[in-house]
Amino acid sequence: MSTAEQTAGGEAEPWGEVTPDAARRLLVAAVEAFAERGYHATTTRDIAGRAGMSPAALYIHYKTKEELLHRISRIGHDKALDILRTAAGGEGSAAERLADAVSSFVRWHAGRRTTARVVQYELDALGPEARAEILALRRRVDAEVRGIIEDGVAAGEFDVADVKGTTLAVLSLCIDVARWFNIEGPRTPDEVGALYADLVLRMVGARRPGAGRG
Amino acid sequence: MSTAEQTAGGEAEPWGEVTPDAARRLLVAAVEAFAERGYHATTTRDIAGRAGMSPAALYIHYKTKEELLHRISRIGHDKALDILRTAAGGEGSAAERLADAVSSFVRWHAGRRTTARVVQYELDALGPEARAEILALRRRVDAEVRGIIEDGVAAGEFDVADVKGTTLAVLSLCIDVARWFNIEGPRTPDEVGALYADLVLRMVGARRPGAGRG
DNA sequence: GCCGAGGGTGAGCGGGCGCTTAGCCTGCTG
DNA sequence: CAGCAGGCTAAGCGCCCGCTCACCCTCGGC
Repeated sequence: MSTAEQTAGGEAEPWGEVTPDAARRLLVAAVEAFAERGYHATTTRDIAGRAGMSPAALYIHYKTKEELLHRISRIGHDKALDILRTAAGGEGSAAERLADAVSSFVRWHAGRRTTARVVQYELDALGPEARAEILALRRRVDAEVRGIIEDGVAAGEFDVADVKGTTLAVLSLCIDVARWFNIEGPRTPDEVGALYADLVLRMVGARRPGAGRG
Repeated sequence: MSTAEQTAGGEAEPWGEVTPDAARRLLVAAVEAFAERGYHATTTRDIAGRAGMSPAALYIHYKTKEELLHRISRIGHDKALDILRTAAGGEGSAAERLADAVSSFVRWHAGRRTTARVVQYELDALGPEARAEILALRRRVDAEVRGIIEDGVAAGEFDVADVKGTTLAVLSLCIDVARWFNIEGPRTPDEVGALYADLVLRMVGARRPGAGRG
């Protein structure tokens, strides 16, 4: 709570680590454009225009259009991994940590949907090297969730026959929020997070406190 | 089992309804290209090349590149809806019908992953009219699944607090299979279908026959 | 054998793409 | 005040895009 990257409220400023200001404006414009129309359908002229600059200005701060996507993807995956690590490393039972992980992960995908969309769906637009770097981060994301589920199984809290498959399904469920959120209805990110945490606890066969019919 | 669109084995030939032969070859080539690289990153030269034809040949059978996507999306959604309708209209308890719907829907998304990818992720590349037509089909897909869940709740088979939200989550889980399948591991479509049917029955709080620890 | 229809091709048009270059404008240093 | 570094722009290069056009080849009907 002491750096310039934090607001007065203590909430981290999104993209606060991107400097100078013009580079951040371009990156935010790129996130919006990529999320709306996809990486390949977005032109450098569109990005620069949204940031209120000329097309050439983009190349002062980024070497190519792909570098923009790479930076967005890298920062976004770091944030997603950070969210899961915080939840996985917290106190409490495996069920509590899993519910915390799912609800916060889903809240991020819903609340910062434009970013999440780019992060989750534009991976294939990256070149081989950048792609490999991002895939390594995704493996760590998977490992965090699998770790919680394994803890729950070992503690007898969960009833899961296929840990790898269930981990995949849980993450898949959360990630797909970025695809549909705000299209279907009037749910808030908090509501979706709570609903999904409950559904995931059912998926792993957790004995939920106070759950049951009525 | 009597038309030319069926193979000897009784399995419907994919894209069998697309004639003449050259139009079907172009469409199959387009499905592969769109699935691999995305609609906007695919060129008409690439599609024609995969079909073994010159770029100009495409325009004998299709007015624009977008019409190709529209036809693929339309046929794919029809097929997906057909799968769900068959399962939803079958005999048996709500739990049996839901498990059948999920496993067959997932099997399609996994087994025909290239088609499913295009169908599920390239919607935004369509123009407003085609998009609206496809969205109407998606609403019917949603209604089929919601119908089964409502039946289960009414019969006391399921324990679901938020029917709309749970329907959304179930469909979301199935659809996302098209994104990750064949990337992560060596599961067969049948295995994923069975796993997902089990997970979904847990999500709706169904009393599964023979389920439990050990 | 001739003809018309329809599937196919080679060449290429207009335009928009990612990206570059030459030079301007601003503000800091001394 | 001169000198200059860095952020920025107008103009535009070379390329490849979706799509078109003039023409050709094949084949069934009479």
